[in-house]
Amino acid sequence: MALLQAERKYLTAADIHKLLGRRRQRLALTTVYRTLQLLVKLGAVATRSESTGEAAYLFCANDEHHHHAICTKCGHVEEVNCRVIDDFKQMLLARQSFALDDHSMELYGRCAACR
Amino acid sequence: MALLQAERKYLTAADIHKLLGRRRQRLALTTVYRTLQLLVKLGAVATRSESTGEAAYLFCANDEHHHHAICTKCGHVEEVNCRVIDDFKQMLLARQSFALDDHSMELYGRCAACR
DNA sequence: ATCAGTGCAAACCATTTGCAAATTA
DNA sequence: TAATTTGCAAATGGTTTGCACTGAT
Repeated sequence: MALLQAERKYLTAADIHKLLGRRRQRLALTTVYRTLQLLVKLGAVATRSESTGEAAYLFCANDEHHHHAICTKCGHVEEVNCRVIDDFKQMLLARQSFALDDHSMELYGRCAACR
Repeated sequence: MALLQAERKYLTAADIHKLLGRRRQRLALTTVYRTLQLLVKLGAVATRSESTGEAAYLFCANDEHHHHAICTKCGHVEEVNCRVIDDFKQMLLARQSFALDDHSMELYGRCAACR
C-alpha cells in the first residue's frame, strides 16, 4: 500500500481511498487511516493539515530537517534544505530578543513541469 | 469579545470559552465559534491548526505578509518580517527550476521574557 | 415590530475504536 | 491454530447549523 506513496504529493486519506478504488484495490477507509498512522509513527510519511482541517499525507522518509516545495498546479512536492533560516535566528535574537529553536515552512509555486 | 484577543497568543475556541467563563462572561461555545469565523472573514484574526487538528486563533490584523514567532513556553506571539525568503526564491529557481510564489512559516522558540 | 445576537440541541465530518470475520503464517 | 490484517458499525471530538428566544433599536 505504501506503494501509492510513490505519488510524491500530499494526499488525504479520502484521496488515497479513492485512488485505490480506481485501481480496483478495495480497502476500507478505516484501513487506510490505520496504515497511515502506522507509517507516520515509523517516520515514513509526513503530515500537514489542509486549509479545510483535513490531514494530508506525503511519503517522505527524509530524517534531516528540510522543507517541502509544493506545486500549486499539480501538487508535486520536492524537498528543499533551508540554510537561509540561520539569518532569521540572528535577526530575531538581535532585534526582538527571541531565541529561535525550531521552525516549519511550506513553499508554494510552480514546479519545472508546470511553469 | 474581540477584547480577549488582546492575549497575543494562539487560542482554540475551547480556550477562549474557558477564559470567558473565568471572567464570568458566560457565552456559548457556539457563539465563540460564530464570532471567530466572522473575525476571520473580516481579516482580524489569523488561524493555524494545532497538531491535534484543533483550530487556533490569534488576533492579528496585519495585512502585510509576515510570520509569527511563537514562544514555546508562554505562547506569546510576535510578528516577524521575512526578507530572507527572497534567497530561497533565487535558489529554488536556479537549482530546481521551481518558481516560488508564496510561502508560510512558523517560528518556534523562547521570547524575551521566557529565556 | 424588527433584526441582530445568543443558546441549545441536533447535525456534520474527519478520524478512531471495538469487535468479529477473514487472511496469513 | 495463533497472530495479524481487515471491514463494518458505532463512538468520538471539533465544528457547524436549524430554530426558537432574547434583547436592543
